[in-house]
Amino acid sequence: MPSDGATRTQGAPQTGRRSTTVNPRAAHLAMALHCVAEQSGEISRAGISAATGLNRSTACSLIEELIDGGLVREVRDTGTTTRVKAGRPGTGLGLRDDGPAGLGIDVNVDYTAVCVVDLTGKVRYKHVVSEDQRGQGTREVLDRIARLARGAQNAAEDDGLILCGSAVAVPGIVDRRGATVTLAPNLGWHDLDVAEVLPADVHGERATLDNEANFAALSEQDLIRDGASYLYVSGQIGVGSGIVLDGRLYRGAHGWSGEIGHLTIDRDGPECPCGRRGCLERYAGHEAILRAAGVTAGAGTMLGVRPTAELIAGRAAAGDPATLAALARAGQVLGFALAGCLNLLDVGTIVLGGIYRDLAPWIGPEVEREVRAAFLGARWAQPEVRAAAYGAEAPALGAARSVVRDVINDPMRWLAR
Amino acid sequence: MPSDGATRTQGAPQTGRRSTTVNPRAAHLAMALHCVAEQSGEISRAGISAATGLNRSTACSLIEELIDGGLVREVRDTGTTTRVKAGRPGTGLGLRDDGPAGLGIDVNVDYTAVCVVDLTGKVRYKHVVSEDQRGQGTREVLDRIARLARGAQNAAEDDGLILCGSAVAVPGIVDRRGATVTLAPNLGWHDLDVAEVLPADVHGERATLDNEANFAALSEQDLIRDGASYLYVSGQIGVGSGIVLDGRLYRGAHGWSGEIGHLTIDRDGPECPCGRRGCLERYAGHEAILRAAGVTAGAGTMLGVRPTAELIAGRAAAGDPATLAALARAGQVLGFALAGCLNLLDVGTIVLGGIYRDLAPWIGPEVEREVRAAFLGARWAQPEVRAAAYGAEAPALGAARSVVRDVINDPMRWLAR
DNA sequence: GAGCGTATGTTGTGCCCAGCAACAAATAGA
DNA sequence: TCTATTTGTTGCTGGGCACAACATACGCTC
Repeated sequence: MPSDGATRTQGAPQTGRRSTTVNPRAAHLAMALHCVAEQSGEISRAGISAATGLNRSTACSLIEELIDGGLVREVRDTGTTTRVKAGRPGTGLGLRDDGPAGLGIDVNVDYTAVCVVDLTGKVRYKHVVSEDQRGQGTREVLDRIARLARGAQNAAEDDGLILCGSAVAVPGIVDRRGATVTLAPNLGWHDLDVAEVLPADVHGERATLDNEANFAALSEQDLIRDGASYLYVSGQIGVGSGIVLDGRLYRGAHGWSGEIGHLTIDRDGPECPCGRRGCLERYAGHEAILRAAGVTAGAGTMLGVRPTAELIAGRAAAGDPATLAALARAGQVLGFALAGCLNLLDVGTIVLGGIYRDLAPWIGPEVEREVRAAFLGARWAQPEVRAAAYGAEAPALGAARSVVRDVINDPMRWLAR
Repeated sequence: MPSDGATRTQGAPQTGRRSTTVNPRAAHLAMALHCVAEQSGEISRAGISAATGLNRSTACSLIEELIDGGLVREVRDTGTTTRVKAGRPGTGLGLRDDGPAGLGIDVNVDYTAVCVVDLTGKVRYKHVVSEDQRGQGTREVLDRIARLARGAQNAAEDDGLILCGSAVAVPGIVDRRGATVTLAPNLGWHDLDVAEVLPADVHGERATLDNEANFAALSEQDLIRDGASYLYVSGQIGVGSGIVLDGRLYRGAHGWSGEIGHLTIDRDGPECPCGRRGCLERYAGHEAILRAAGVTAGAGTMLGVRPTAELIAGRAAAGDPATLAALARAGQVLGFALAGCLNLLDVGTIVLGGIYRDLAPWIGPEVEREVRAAFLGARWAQPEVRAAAYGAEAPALGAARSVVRDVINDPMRWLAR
């Protein structure tokens, strides 16, 4: 007998049950929850069985676990749907709107926004603080974020929700793991761990970070994973984009994907702060549009991005010739650049976000014309160009949704909390 | 008693065991096979257990199944590795080179190539027929493909291999499912089902189709899935590319991704058959290089792509000033275009394939300079520009490898044959 | 309204398969 | 030769899914 207790000859014991490798139960729970989310309130256990191919008894067991975990509930008052088929009617299943919720935070140059989204994708809390953070210290800004996060948490709890994670959108570059801010020039941040300042009880796990264009892109994606590919173009101070390919956000080898603002339009064009000439931003950035529309540069730089877009949109709606010409020109150049992206990526849809959303009535047709003229596949499939569903709130909303999506895609992590 | 036999109240019976949904056994078999492939001959059952986190008994069971299925074998003569540790030495496991193999076919304008690759990634058979197919009928070309495929199959069987699938690379556009050729202008094909002409006993399943640039891109990828992202640029008659993101080929919403040949370099540049002006192909396509180097256009059009590249490379190696200037110019323009792609996609590596591979000594440095000057992330990470490992054989090789990769990624499909 | 057909939700059973522990086997070192 | 150590193998256990049978709840018909 070498020592007391059992002789350990098998190496380190596995933690729990096959959590390190493949977990079919987790996958099945996710499948069932997806079905419920897709047709919330209109699907029964038997329907899930049919949709997933799992046995009815298995579907029943999965649903029981999801109900016990507070993610799903039976909805009995489905009086709206008239029964036509014979047989025992199924009990409708729907997502709970008093379960886990995601916290999204958008830190920008002149405002900070937070929002809370529940399982069904509904926005349950929203708060925006407009304040120029350029003159302030990093500590000060981080403290404000933490304060806003706590406020959102309190509001969510009062509403019966449980925050299960948080995500922060920043105007800058984030490392590939989504852990630290590599560089956010307009905030004066570099190599900053934003997640650590968020109160620990808000998230349980560390907050996820990403570029605001990436999170804004996710705000356009349905909560249920579909495999669509699209390019979300975000007009802000610069021009950025978020790339969603086959339903997944593509962040790039270093997390720097989507930098289209400095695509060269004309090698002999105007100089750009990046050191080169004729970059897209110099034609279709908000400042370029302002200047072309005849708004004085001095006023433009003091205005935030949002009011600028509204101002331009107002002038365009009033029929101001200079503004209309400026927007047409910006749309042409933007469309020219996007056509190249489209030939490379072959995404089916281009979504105009940021200031381009408000300006879409004037920019959109120009973009569409350019894109259709230059897209090589245009003979067989017309790419769609459309305005984003959300404006300034898109990054915060997308961030919050990404948290919720994580729960829907892997409910077992929530159940095992 | 309603009828004879058991009353079916559970809907359609499941086929086998959870094959329709999540199959952990299949995933574990793939994990084990991946481990064997990564360190063929140098890993034991215990090593697989350690690498995967699965229990040693489970690893043992998985390996037994893989050995019985003819994918893995024990290698006993590992006399090279000197044992240093105490304890019973493990029996080495390696991929069998007499098991399943993949057939790759490359149909091009002036040649057709087939190759057979075994599980270890080794090329076991290769055959190229040079013949200009432009004047020939579709039926004629398809018959030649079928004949070449049968020849490859016979050779493979004589070599102890079992073809388990085939893939066909075509110079054109393929539908998203990889089932039919939408358009291959140089072959005069459209909406053609190439797979159906291949003898049924060659593949068991239908052959997979894809663009030659896509398959060529896959020839650069290691057989073991790593998550690398790179852009494979293929210089042929036109300029195409294959995009590999996070280890997966991205084919686009319609399967048309990677069309960089018509990115606009100069809106006032020379006319292009595509109807626009100043496309990349007009500067860096093989014909443009020929013309700039002073080779007469008449001779150039009659030459195949491959001899052209060798001719140019020969002149460059001999120090011909016109040729060197032409290549430098082509490299600059190509690098300029690729820098834009890099800012959009943030792939870590650019691979120069097709004719660019042979011309890489002269084009590569120019491309690298342009890319580093224009890539926004260049301050933090230098993108790598390198020549492809394979030249003309890349598409056929990549196609064959894709078949083998499918087996390695899902060995259960092979085992259940 | 009773009976029948039909679809749903639930429960017990068997089986696959991964983890666990013990054991036989094979080596290095004392 | 003996011991320590690592490997490969073999019963055993338990989770979880398919399967089948049953209870339940409706529409439809007479």
